[in-house]
Amino acid sequence: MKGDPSALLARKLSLHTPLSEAERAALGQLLARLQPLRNGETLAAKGDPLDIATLVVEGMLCRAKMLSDGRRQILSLLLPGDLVDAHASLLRRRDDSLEAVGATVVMVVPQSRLAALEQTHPNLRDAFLREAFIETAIAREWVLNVGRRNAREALAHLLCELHTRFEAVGLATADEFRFPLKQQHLADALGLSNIHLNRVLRQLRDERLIVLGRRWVTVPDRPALCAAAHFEGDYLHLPTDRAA
Amino acid sequence: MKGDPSALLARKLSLHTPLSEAERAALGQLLARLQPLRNGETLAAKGDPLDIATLVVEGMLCRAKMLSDGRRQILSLLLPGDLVDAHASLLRRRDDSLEAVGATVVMVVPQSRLAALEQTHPNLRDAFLREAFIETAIAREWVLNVGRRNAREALAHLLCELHTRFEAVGLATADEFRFPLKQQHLADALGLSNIHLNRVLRQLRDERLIVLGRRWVTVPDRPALCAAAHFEGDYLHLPTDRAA
DNA sequence: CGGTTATTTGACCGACTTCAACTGCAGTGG
DNA sequence: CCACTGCAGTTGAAGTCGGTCAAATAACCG
Repeated sequence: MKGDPSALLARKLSLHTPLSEAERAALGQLLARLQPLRNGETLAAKGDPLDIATLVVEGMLCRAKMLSDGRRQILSLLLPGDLVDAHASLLRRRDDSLEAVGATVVMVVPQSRLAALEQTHPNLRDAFLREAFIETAIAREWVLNVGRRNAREALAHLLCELHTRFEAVGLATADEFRFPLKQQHLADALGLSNIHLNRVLRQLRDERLIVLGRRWVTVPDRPALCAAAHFEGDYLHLPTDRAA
Repeated sequence: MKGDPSALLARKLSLHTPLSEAERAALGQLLARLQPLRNGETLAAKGDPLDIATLVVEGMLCRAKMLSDGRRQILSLLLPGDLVDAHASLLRRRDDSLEAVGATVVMVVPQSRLAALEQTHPNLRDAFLREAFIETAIAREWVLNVGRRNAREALAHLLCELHTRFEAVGLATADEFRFPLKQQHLADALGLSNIHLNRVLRQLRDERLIVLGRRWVTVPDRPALCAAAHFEGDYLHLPTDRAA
């Protein structure tokens, strides 16, 4: 899988629609240069033209915005298999930025190549669009997470979301998943200070809801964590209601 | 204009792409029953199928989510000319709800009719998609608004956004716009308690940044309000950089 | 091993929430 | 016309969640 980024994408897309062999082959044609990124490295900045899409191959990306005084908010977390900014060329310039979370590998695809692909495979166009709409649904859930949940609920909810999403692409077991995020990333995703985030994280550990490994999270009692978060996965729009 | 909802939509879309006569005519064919809604009335609820799109004709809609204990978060505010949930049929079921903000009139369009329209007018398909992506960009800005701005900045920012968006569709002058929102709506959009919202609103009034009429807001010094909000309108993706 | 970055902890402070009560206004019915 | 009702808005007092400042420890990396 690591050797074939397009297979990762095909797997993700086929969660929602079965793909024909021709479509899989067409995805294989997307092969572009793999680009490694160091933690925190900026792949695209505010103001950049939206002429590229990005497939996350390994690690994670985040979409972020900053205020003039340095306050930072993470808007999305992108996992391996996510195709970022498909169809975004309908807008002129980026209003946010894309940054690597931990060591990351991406495949950068010109929008024009995606458009050509969609021309011959309308089914893929719908699949890409669907992924974009799901990212939107997640962004809306985050508004709720940041606006109305307290720190403990919000953190638990984010962890449930990541667990479910990692699981959907085969990168998590039922009780464990890789976790390249620093505490600052979590804080910026939840609109909290890193210090308060640290305390809430400790609280969840003390309650045995999570166990933090080096770069892993273990969830010994998943229903309990979901309950703490009041997590319902419907907004992830996974096909089999594995989420819930 | 009030007599012809499709003209409202055409006007909105033509902000970004010029529309041919044929395309305008096709939009005119969309005519569907106008549906009046009372304040707070639910047009669509969580779990509903996503088989309809909605054109806001008069008043406002909001997209909202609730937690089990009643906490509520508004995710989007939809203005006249906004076509809500275009292409949403790529997902199965709604994970949020649509509610009227003040007395509102909408035109409900089956997704199948939109799809047929797009089949013959690909340009319209792109125009609808663009609007959807702009709603996403706004949702992301709201994550920042709720997560990292304090109450005063966030409220001022939301007011600047609404002013700019109303202006773009010809429903605001340079210093005034209609305002059907109750304070509770603002609180739910910003993740604040209605009481604190009231105090912050008073603060902005005391600073002469806004004047509240019965159902209007007047902005005596727009640059000052924008400055208080650190408002940059780039995320609204308006064609002429009227925003900023 | 040394230098940087990430995490942890404590003490204090402030923004925002909660609870409770009061005001004003519009609609409604007598 | 006026009393009654109900909702939106307003204000005060007290409490809490989360932020800020400061400093110590632990993990990472060349």
